[in-house]
Amino acid sequence: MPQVPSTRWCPTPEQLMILEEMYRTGVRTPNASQIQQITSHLSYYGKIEGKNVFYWFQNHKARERQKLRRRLSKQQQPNMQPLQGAGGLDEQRSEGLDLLRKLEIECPPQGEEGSSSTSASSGTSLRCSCEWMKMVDPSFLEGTPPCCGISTPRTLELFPTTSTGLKDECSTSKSSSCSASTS
Amino acid sequence: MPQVPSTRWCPTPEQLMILEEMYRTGVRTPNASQIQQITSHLSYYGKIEGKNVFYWFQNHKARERQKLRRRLSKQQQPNMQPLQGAGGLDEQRSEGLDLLRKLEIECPPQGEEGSSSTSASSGTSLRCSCEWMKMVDPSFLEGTPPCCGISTPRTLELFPTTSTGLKDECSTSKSSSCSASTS
DNA sequence: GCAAATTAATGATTTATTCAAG
DNA sequence: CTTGAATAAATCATTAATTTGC
Repeated sequence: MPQVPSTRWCPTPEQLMILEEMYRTGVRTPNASQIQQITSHLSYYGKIEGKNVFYWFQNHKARERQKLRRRLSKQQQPNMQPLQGAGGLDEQRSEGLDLLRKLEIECPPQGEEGSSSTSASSGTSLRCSCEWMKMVDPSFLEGTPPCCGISTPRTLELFPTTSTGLKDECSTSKSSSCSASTS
Repeated sequence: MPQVPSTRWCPTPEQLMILEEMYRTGVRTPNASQIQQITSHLSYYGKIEGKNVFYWFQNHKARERQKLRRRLSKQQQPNMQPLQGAGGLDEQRSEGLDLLRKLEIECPPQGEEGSSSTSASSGTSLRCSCEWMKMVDPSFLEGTPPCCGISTPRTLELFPTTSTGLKDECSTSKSSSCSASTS
């Protein structure tokens, strides 16, 4: 008797499909509200919590990366053998990583709706998409009714990125000024 | 005028003192309920959120460790110079880590009150102190009134580890059945 | 054909590294 | 330079595939 309800989340095929499609579309590190949305949408297809979505993206990203890394590491030095961890492959690795970095950039962060023409490509990575913590709210994490009246059609067009009211996050209530005074 | 409420938490001396004392006592990775307790207690001395406590322990642990690592790395090879990242110090590093591991074990996890004699030292690390996520609840994270009427005496004896009712967590009510008709 | 035993995938947690405010 | 905050990498642990012997 499966009295033990199993300890971990087990994505349904639909959920997995959607997640993968989202990843392919470019979603990599969804922020709080995004995770919230994703979770509620996916909860239509089965039990799921916010942290599952969060973890999934973390893991998938990491593993895609490492898979890729492996590939081009081998491609570059097919005769390299892993025995004797002499640790001389730093150069290699570095190169690979750099390349990876580039590939990552190829699919830029989520839809920048506004994308004001001032393409400030001057850098300043500015991560700050991190406040998913807020999202991890037991109130809906535990609850998550199996189907929250979502009328998502079968075709599910990957949630139109309509700003649901929450704008850029990155400045919710915490840092009121990311001005970053250089020095 | 400090219109901008400052972007990050700024521990008061008292808070810091308490945290350090707790660390010294052996607290390293407090779980949800512990963090909750700590937070509310510390909130008496100034504004603080659960995540601050969480991060503080993370960082403090990591930095103590790396400080220590540095120390004994230098002690062992005082003539080693950091220039030229030739990457030959893997051995060293590994050793250092191992030693660190040991030191960690020296001050075992928080008071195991019961400590039933069946000291199942047979292993199976069983981490699972992780469900801090539950804890990160906006309801008290954001709120956190500057002083929640706590009558904590000055002496504050580092919160008696009275099990507040929540026992092991680790198996709340998550996934019930991964039936998932395979195909 | 089927279950116990192994192996491969992958969800979940911890640790190390990095970024940037003060 | 210190350190709070955030992310990426490494690791652990459990579930699903699969192999194997019957």
